[in-house]
Amino acid sequence: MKLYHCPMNESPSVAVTAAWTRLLRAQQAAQSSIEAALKRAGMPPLVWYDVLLELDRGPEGGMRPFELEPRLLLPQYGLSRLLDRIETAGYLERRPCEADGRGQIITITQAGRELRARMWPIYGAAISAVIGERLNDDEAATLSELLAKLTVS
Amino acid sequence: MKLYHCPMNESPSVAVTAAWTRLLRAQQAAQSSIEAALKRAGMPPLVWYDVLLELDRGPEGGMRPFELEPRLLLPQYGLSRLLDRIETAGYLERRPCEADGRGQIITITQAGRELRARMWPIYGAAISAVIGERLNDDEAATLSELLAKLTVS
DNA sequence: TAAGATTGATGTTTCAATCTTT
DNA sequence: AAAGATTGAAACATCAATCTTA
Repeated sequence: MKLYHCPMNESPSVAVTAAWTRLLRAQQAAQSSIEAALKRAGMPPLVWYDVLLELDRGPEGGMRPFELEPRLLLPQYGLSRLLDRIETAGYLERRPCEADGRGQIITITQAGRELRARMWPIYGAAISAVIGERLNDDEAATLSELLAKLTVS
Repeated sequence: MKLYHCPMNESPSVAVTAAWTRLLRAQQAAQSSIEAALKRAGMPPLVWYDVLLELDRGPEGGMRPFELEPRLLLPQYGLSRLLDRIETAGYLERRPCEADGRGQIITITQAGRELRARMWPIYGAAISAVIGERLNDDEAATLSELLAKLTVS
């Protein structure tokens, strides 16, 4: 009797395994270099920038935590505590949601917009140092496309 | 008077910024999916596998923490505490280094080798699901090459 | 019952300081 | 003084349970 294989139990090819290993290491190295640059400049961590960016680019009226969640790839409880810290620092505001009593609305404050503006030069320079100096635009575009394939559902 | 620009303060191109954003998200998504698979199977986290792999592939006589450090991209104190946990679980042994009184030698135990062997099917299947099902070998090789450019000094 | 969000307890990471040996 | 490694305290992340409203 032939045993049909289950793809879930298959070993990855050498090429696929190497891609994963390098993805892991390259991202770790890049992130820690970027975090270090922000810290040296007296700025909060990267994820604060991500939150402020989503809020700043999001709808005028603010966003709900559950909308932020999948964009930032954070679990509910993680986001809840992250928002606590950013709110305490004065960069966002929370208010109850009128349309849904369970929820809340998060909005960025003026100080939050200013922080994001001050973070960008540091963050951007760090991205340049880590990616821009090692890949040209064509290579960066190819990398983007390949990585985009990994992100779909 | 012309101001010559400092590359460190330069903003990255759109392509470079997009590559960074996708690198960050793709790696986060992939890692959390792999960690979840390991956890579902009752296995320890990914980084334990990395440590056991380095020890298993490393020199017969064991390795020093400072040799493990750059390979795993962990800070000294982080590695110290990680080794504590893995040692307590019985998967590695630490003994003083005779040649250098400040140091120690880490070796994998038989239980450690067995754990790594048990982890691989789960880990490999997760890599297949996350990378292998989305990229063919050519694409994976291209991705590897591009990511390799990011890792050099 | 499920969705949105929070929280207490616990585990892990980080910072800064420390210890020992080179 | 510098290298290898560890540690107390504080910050942060995670798990499981909870609370409120839909």
